[in-house]
Amino acid sequence: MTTFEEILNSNKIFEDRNALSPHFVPDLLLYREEELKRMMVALAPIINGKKGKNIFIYGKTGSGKTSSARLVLNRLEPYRSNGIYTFYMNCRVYDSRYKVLQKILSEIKHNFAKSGHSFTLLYEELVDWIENNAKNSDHANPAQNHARHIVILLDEIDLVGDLDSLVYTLTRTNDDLHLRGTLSLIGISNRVNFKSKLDARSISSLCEEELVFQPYNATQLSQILTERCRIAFKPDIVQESAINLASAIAASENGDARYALLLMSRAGELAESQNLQRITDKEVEEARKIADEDKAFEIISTLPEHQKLLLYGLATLVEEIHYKRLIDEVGEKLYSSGEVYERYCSVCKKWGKSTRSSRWFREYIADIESLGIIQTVTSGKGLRGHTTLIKLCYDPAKVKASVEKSS
DNA sequence: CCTCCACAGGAAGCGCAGGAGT
DNA sequence: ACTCCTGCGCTTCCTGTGGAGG
Repeated sequence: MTTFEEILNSNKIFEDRNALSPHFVPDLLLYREEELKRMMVALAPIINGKKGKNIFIYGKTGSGKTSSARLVLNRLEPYRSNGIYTFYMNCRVYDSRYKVLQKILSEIKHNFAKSGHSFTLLYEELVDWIENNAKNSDHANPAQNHARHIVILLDEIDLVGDLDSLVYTLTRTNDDLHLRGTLSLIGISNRVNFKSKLDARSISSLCEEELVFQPYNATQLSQILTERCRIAFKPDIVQESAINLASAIAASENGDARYALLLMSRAGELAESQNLQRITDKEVEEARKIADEDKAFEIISTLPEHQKLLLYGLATLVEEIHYKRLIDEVGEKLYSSGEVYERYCSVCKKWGKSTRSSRWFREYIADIESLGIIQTVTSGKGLRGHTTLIKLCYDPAKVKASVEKSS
């Protein structure tokens, strides 16, 4: 009989898989000391009961924004006795000012009702709690009557719908508090155009301290990976060259550390499932393929209907073995846009959908190409006329499956 | 060389949805 | 509640392009 202990002990690869998760916050963040320091300087005043600066962080995915900010919050934890409380909000989940306040209140008051309160009430509750006005005049313990200082980290802040009112409300809170307690904000976004969504007042209040996180380069990534892999894997599992390869790949993908970690994690899973002793370049390459395909299918599933139909048609064409009229230099099958359009139309017919015109079909081709799912070349010699030759970049069976699954 | 093929891709316009103005 | 406007997805029409075939 198999026991859970046996399963857990049979794991020869991972020591602590969690260290590769994007949510993992290490005690030490490499190459972000400067940024950490600036954030800590901005927030340090609250330890003495003064108002800290609001911070806005901008940077591409996987540049350490969230990890750095969370680490700063962790470093504030020991000051709980000074009345300092921190809150982490993922705005993908808490995407309105109501939800944000609601979440904070449900964290500080355990029996707080999930809904049914007006926004004003939530706001007053929060102000009350920060001021910590002793309602039962509990003078026996004056230490319990200190005003509180809270820091709210708003991750992916650009996803908040009523962003202006959220920022306005939260920054205004400090005025309503009359220096009995403070509220500081840290906003994180990876969109360049984020600021244009805000009005000028909100920008100036949110961006009292502004940080831009530069992407990591390959050398930095490999240091970071080495460190994380030391925690995540059992000793002598990961080859150094594998780490370097993952770093180089991630560096070319905008220096995305999250992607580098994902590669190592997938490589580890591969090694585990194949009972390997070591993780080598081969596993990383393999992991990259899997990650790429996952990504492609994620993109496909969110595509508009007719672009899916187009891809489905192209996939059925590629699957036909006998039709090998055109082949590119690596032996991949190419199809002219006319052929693909014809197939697309017959797929539409079969599925009972109306067809789009060929003009619009060409726009679809351009769209899908920009997403990297297909590649096109202009026809040269060997073919009459002037056309675009289309190549599917992924396994046709998998493309078909992901179209079917998502429709 | 001319013509035809098989498209590429610009321009104009159409119907509709959703937001602003009244 | 209503018009007006604008943007979007799309069709229709049209001119342009480069090689193939006669």
